[in-house]
Amino acid sequence: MGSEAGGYDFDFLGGGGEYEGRVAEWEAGLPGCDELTPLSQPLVPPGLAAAFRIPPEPGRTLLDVHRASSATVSRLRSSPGSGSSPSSGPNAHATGGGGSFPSFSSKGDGNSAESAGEKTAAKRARLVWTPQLHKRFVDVVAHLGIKHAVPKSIMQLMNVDGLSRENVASHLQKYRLYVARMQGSASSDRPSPSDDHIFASTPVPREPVPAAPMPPAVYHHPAPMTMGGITGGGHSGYYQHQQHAVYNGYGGGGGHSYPHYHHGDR
DNA sequence: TCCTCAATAT
DNA sequence: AATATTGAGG
Repeated sequence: MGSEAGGYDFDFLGGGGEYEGRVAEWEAGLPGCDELTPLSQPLVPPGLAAAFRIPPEPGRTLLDVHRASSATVSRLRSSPGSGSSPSSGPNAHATGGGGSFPSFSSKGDGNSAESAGEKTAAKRARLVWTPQLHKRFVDVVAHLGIKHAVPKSIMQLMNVDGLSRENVASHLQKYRLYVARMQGSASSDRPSPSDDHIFASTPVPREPVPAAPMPPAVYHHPAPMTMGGITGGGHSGYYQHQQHAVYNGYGGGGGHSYPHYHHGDR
């Protein structure tokens, strides 16, 4: 259809392994998670905000931070020289940002498009909304406020590589239905037992003790960046970067999977 | 151009 | 079932 955007800067593939060195260098200088300001929490206490009628405008702040983060990352990965698609706008490189990678399940037999970061109308594998990814989504939506929580903004603030506006729009649509259903005829906060999903009142099952790093999400790429130091500690702030797949967010722990590529099997 | 929603497809 | 896609309407 549209020959528009499709601006997925998956230059990792083109660049090759040259990134690893750079990325490692970059990682070395990054602050730990604990040192980052947890943006998932309001900077102004709710009570205070309410008392002074502070209008909700966290988006600005988050965007600002995101931009800085994005700029840093894009600077680091602007080596392969080519790229430089003029794109359009200051935040155009957000797509190649240093966020986390969403989980996708691919169906190919290990051939064609999926293996490469297709830029030409190639179909993307289905996104898997892991609890971590969903939490990020919910966090962003919560901070944007009902008025500004639109697909584009959410997508930008989530800063997840490869996440499209459509992905977010689709998820948002469903999420809204869930929320509406819940506040609609719910005398008590008691979701249906069947709402055992990410949408459940307890979106991301709190792990009692974060023994293992909590990767936000995964993408099915040849892993241009593999890092291992950042642990998802208790709080999930925004700038987390990809680690390894395994999404095992469920209490009790035990099951951990891989960035599983679903090899078209069912 | 983007957003939202319902219906539909995979 | 979960996610994607489309299409209408704003």
